[in-house]
Amino acid sequence: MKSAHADELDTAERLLATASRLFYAHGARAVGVEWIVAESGVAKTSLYRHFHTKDDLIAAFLEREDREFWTQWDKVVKAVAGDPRRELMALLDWIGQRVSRDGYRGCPQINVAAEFSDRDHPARTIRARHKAAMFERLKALTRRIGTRQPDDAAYQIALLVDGAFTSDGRLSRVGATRILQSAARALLGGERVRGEPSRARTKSRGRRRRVAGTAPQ
Amino acid sequence: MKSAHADELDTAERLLATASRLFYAHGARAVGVEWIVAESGVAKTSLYRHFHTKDDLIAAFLEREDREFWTQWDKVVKAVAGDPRRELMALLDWIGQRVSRDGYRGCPQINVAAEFSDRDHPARTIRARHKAAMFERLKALTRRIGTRQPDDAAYQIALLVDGAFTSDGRLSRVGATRILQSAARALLGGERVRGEPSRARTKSRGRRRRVAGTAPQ
DNA sequence: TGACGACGCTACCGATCGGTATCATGATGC
DNA sequence: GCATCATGATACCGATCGGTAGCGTCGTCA
Repeated sequence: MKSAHADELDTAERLLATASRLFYAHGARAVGVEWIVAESGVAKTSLYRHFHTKDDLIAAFLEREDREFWTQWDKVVKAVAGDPRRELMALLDWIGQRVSRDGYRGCPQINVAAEFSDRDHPARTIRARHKAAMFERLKALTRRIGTRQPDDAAYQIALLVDGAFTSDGRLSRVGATRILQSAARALLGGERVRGEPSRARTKSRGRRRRVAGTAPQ
Repeated sequence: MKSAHADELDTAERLLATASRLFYAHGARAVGVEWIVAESGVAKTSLYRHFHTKDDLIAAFLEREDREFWTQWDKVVKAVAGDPRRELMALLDWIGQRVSRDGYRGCPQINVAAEFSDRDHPARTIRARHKAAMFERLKALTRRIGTRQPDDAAYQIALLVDGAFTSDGRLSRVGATRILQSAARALLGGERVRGEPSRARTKSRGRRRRVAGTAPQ
């Protein structure tokens, strides 16, 4: 619906893709607009036609990361949908793989927001919204799981996840997925009522089935 | 042993104190040397006589933070020394208070290291050393506690701590210390052998005594 | 054919970046 | 008194920062 050759990437998308790559790899303040212009092959004037300021471009980058993150989250959940425990394990597996990727440099929301001290900077507000959404999703999950004090468990799992994001390769060297999943199991199962049987949740449909890509222990 | 008025702060110390405050509050790249010079009241020439480059100043800042962090850590441990569980709980209480302070803006090692993509940048190497030291100390603690798979538990607690560091005020609003300590208890106690009594570690000297500043639950 | 819109190119803006050279000042130790 | 040393003040460096103005070009659509 645009013009000319619709097969090629839109100018704004090319800019945003290049800016996102550079911002993530080097930090928002470390990347000047000239660098983005040179790398994307788009004129600087065009950059400022689509994004009025560099901060707008940074905001667009974080919004884009936010959307892609939840898209993948939903995809992971959908693949094992039904048992909330399996959903959580699959999510932790996905995050474990994510932080183990080559070139992984942490959570873009955390990294970029840390570069700006102004509380009203878009990077700060977008991060806040992103992390609040993360907690809400985890809370919904722990409630469905039926843990005692599900909100606390959700916070604790969020801590594990953010910790994994900032682990800078340390976690992946010892098995990120394994560490995350076993921690979550301890947090969810460790608060059960004394005397209650330790394994075997009551609603046991398909229990203890392995999640794709999940280490047995 | 220096000169003139020894009661006043040394020039280098004044510079480093000002630079540390600004670097932490605004980020290393956001703070120019002119700003540090203006804020500290020290001439720019003096800055470069003590710190050859801005990167040197950044490195000195992180080294300073590292030293102060472990100094406080040791102090917290010393106050309750003896029972490793109580040491861990006291440390988590300290961290819970730390991340709840006004103006807390996350772990300086994590924040500043994220601003530099060069793996050889001092911020990157100092952070790596700092986080490795954190893991070693936690590992020593979990081993003394006698947890099953103490290395895994140490990693998991490190994730909680780094997650708390990056929580940006979210954690403190729900009780940082409480969340951290209950998570650690679950991680340490959740792996006990099936059938074994759930509370009451065998070496029970002074067990279940409250740690200063610790919430009952 | 002619208007329009999206884009690229070049040249430029003032401000700030990290870093240096030069010289004056003032206190210390001998 | 004199040499030494740490510091301050000023002026400057080239490079880069985010951002803009002006103009030419090309494809689309009526």
